[in-house]
Amino acid sequence: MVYLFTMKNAVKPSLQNHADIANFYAVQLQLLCRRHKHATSVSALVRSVHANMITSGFRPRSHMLNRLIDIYSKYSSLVYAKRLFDKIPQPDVVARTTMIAAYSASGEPKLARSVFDKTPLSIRDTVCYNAMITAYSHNNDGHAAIELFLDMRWKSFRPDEYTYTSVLAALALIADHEMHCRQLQCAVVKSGMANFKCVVNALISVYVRCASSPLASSLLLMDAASKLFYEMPERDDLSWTTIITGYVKNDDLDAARKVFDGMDEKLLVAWNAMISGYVHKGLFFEALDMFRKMYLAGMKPDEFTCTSILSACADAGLFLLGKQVHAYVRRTEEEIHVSVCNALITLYWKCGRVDDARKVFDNLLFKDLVSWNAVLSAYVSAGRINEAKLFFNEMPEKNSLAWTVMISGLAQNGLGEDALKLFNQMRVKGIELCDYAFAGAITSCAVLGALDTGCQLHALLIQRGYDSSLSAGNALVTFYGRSGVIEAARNVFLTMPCVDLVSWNALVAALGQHGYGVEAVELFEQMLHENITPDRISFLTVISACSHAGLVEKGRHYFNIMHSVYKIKPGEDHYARLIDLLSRVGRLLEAKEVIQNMPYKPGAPIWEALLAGCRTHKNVDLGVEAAEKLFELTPQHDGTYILLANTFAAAGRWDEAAKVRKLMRDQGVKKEPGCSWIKVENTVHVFLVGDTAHPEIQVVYNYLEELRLKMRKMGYVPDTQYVLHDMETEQKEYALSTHSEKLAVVFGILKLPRGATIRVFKNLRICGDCHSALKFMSKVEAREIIVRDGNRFHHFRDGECSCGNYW
DNA sequence: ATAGGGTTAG
Repeated sequence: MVYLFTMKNAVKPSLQNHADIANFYAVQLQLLCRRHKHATSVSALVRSVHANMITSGFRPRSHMLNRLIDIYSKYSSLVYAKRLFDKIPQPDVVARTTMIAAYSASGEPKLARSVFDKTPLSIRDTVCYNAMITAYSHNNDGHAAIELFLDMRWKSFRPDEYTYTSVLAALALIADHEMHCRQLQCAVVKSGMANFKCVVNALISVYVRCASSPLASSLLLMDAASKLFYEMPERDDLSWTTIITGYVKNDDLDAARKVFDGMDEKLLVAWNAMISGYVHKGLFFEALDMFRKMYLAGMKPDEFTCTSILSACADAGLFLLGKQVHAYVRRTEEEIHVSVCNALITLYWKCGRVDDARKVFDNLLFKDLVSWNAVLSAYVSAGRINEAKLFFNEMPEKNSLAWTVMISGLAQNGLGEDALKLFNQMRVKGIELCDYAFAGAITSCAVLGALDTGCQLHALLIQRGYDSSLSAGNALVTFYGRSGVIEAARNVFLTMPCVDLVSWNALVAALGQHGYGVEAVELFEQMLHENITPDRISFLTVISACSHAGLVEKGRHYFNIMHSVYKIKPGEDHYARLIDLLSRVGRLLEAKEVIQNMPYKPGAPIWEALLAGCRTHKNVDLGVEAAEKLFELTPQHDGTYILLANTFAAAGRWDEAAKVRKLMRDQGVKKEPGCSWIKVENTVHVFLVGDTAHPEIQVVYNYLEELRLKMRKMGYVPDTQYVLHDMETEQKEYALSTHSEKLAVVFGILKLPRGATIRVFKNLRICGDCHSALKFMSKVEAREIIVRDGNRFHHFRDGECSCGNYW
């Protein structure tokens, strides 16, 4: 508005001829673009300047029109650019070329091409061809760019250095082999274009791009690129930044640093590239050191610097420093750039201040997609899933990233079914399914125990060519692991082109959870042997694998080396695993001793592990002590009651067991002796857990009868047979998948001995929505059946039936 | 040419 005002005053007497007025407007526009960084505000201001031209009777000629088209397209007002262009009665080649560039900048190569095609051959020139070739290469269509280049040659237009530059940019998209680069270099030299800096720069970036292709040798190609760079007679800013960012992108920060240190006048872009390189590699303190050096060198940090530094603060948990940067930006900039605000949002939520993050968002005048996605992630990561859902629905536009965040957020918060529904919607709506979206959907299947759906997703993943994706691969390893299909998990792991710590941890967990303790330990050792540094999760995983397999000494060893060798301070969760390890084999007093000497105040998981051990090993006294602690520590007492009752029962002290049960009933806890069932074809497998020898087991039989009647009433299973699996607690424990078919199959094969305990893990879909505490079958209150028929689900719960369809 | 939003392991 300020501009309009000054203009009204200024336009009047002194400016009379067209050229002066045009010049005045040109200056205004130029100023405007320089002053404002927000696309939306620029476009609004340009529109007002433009309106002012028209109302004041000024008729812009072709040069000004082109300038306006150009500005509109650069500041996301393609519609205005097009409207202007359409009003020109017979646009000349310059106007057309501007419009081609406008469409190109807006990501519309097809529209650009239609303008190009309507341009008669007689008026076409090299610049026009260049614009169209650039349109293709900027929009990632290397092949089309090259085709047009050939067409241009065929029609005898003379390519210039800019043509070569954009063709090389197009080739950079395609080249994935060293030979491509060498051949291109020859072609460039032959054409005599090797004297142009811009062409050589483009050639260097072909090498750089090619170096990051998995098929090529990065080291070799970066060497060639740097040779080209150093052999240039003189280098411009772009040459320096291309080579430095090339090294940064190819993860060779030392080499990048060497080139950087050799710069006499260090460019802001180069500083930024180095800083962002360090941040991406997780070397936050190096990044901050660079930032300090840059500051001391008198450089003024721009929005790129600030976003990188804020992102470093967010990931390194340096909240105070981040706040200082915030204060600095607020002090020095009149208008904080949207990307800086986005980084701020992330800083706030990663430091646990979701509401402050939201405040930054609410204060943002011009929000972009990234801003919305950042807040969405904030809600999701804080587990505030309802707010996330609302926010997701409020979003003015969503890209595939927003969908992905929402899908994995739902999956992580136990809403696997909703997550899959969302993934399906994504497919139906034709939104691009990236590998992260697949990872989220596969995780949902892991949570649900939906083996079939997961397998279908795996097939789809291969079909889409995402099977080399790290995140999707990791999700698959976990999914197959949780579903108990160990071989598949292993196969995915082995065929992944590259694996990381997450992959190793996932496979170790898969083995450990399903009773392959020895194999899990072997795999862990292999991982150490390959010089992969384990983290706290690796130790949690391997110690629990040892615990399930009864490898007590191994488990203790890992607990010890975690701190002595790997400098990881054992957390309370690690202690809980250690207690579990000891209690499971009956070394209860040792466990007690660890509890007494540990540096934490023992929490519920610790006492729970001890109590479970007491139950198995019939140690009533210690069990009572643990139960008392649990009553103090937890609001929900049902699990503790059951464990305690079973501890008494295991020791044959039925009366006391009955007393606990009575107490439990009196307090309104509805838990009968454990009974869960799974229907497979015409057989219902009923698992009885707990003190099945106790006279109270009659309750279970009564319940069964009730169930039989209920099912018959629904007309669902007239010819069902019941198989009772009696599972009195004993020492042996089998880790099983929760996937119903799988569970039954394993059951059949293993022929579980009388007295085996079934342990069911996290993904308890078969048991239904029985809250989150479904860790042990003895705690499970299953009142639900899922019958799967192809892709359809019939879901019976408390006498009600619902159907689901995933695909 | 540089920046900001994502995923997977217990």
